Amino acid sequence: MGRPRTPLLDRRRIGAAALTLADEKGALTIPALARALGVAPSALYHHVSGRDEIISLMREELVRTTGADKVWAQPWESGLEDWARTYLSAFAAHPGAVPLLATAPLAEPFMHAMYEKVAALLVSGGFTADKVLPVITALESFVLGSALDLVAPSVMLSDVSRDTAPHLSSVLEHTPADPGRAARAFDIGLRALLTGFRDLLAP
Amino acid sequence: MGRPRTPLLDRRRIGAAALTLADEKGALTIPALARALGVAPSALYHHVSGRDEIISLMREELVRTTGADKVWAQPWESGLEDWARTYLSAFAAHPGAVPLLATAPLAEPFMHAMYEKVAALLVSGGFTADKVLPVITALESFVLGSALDLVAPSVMLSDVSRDTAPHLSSVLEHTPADPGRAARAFDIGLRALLTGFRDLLAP
DNA sequence: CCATCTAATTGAATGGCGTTCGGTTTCCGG
DNA sequence: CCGGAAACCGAACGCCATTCAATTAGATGG
Repeated sequence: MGRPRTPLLDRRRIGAAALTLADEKGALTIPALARALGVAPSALYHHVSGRDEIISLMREELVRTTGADKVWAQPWESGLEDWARTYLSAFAAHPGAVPLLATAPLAEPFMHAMYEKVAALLVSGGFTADKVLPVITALESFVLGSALDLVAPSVMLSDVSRDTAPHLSSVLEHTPADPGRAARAFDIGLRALLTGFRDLLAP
Repeated sequence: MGRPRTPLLDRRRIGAAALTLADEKGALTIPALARALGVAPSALYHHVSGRDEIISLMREELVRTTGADKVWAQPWESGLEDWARTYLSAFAAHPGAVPLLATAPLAEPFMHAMYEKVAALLVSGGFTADKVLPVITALESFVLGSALDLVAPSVMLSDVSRDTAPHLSSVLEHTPADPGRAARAFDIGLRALLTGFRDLLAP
């Protein structure tokens, strides 16, 4: 018992293990997380204030493992598209954790760093100061909503009645099944947003 | 004890009470919901399979109380904008419940009915069948993400360091404070999406 | 119109979860 | 070498979601 010769935990390991666990099991419980870390549940509270902070660590970990090495030296359109796609991919890589992460705030330094880069990209692209943050926020909201859609239980499209919903069922026949469905919606929405943003530049 | 002369519960009342409760307290617990309904917790399980189904009922209630009387007989652009704004308003009217609702699936008949109407609007607007569902999904994802952003804890924008994030802090001075911040982002994003969607029509 | 079946509710019980706290061992600064 | 802080464990607490037997009231139908 007692203190181990070498520490078993730190915030980094906790976040990583929590992300993996939530991804695999689709849920995050302290006992399960402690078990995965080979530790008693109470040990976690020496590194973290509670469950909510663990979820923030998960999101930190998500940001850390993807998108660290991004290319910002490119035209704003491709840079913004790149950012959005990387962002979504990060969520898509951990489907089971998305519901947890969607409602949790990202810790300060990470968000500031990311926002700063995107803001610089847009400013240098010619956007006026009053439009930069709205554009970023709108795009981020779209990414987050798309991530949720991506992991949502595939709507039972099969049992759409042709009688009560003729247009919908007709339209469904021209839409790919579920893995590609959300991705196609993301593509179309992203392109639409980017062309719409471009119009904000023309005075 | 025993069966009451007149039923105290039904799915409708449960959903409405749960929505109100989650909205006010920001959380939904079965004991609290039962208390609000003047009933023992176990009574709920005769009308509902569990907590998740209650959350679905909340979303049903949300859809029911707003957007039932919508005007679909208008050009697709204004109709779509109307739909998106109404949709967001519904979420915004129950801020405390949004995190709960964001990850819960909407029960079948309601979603089909809504999708059918939007699909009809787009088809009559000239969209080809393969683009209708992606457009709907993209817009819905944006609305949902914006709803989450709307209720997210207002990022402590004040403590953005001018040294580490010059562009971001400069941009922040030209952005309204928090109530309007999310709304402005929604406006710009919505307009951008509609503009982009219009381009899908051109041959 | 009575017997029976089903519907609606209660209260007690169960198991799990998040969190706290006191105890124990180990590291580290003086 | 000694004292305090750090890192862990085990037990305990309160809350929550869910289940089940028991209880009473309506509904059915012969």
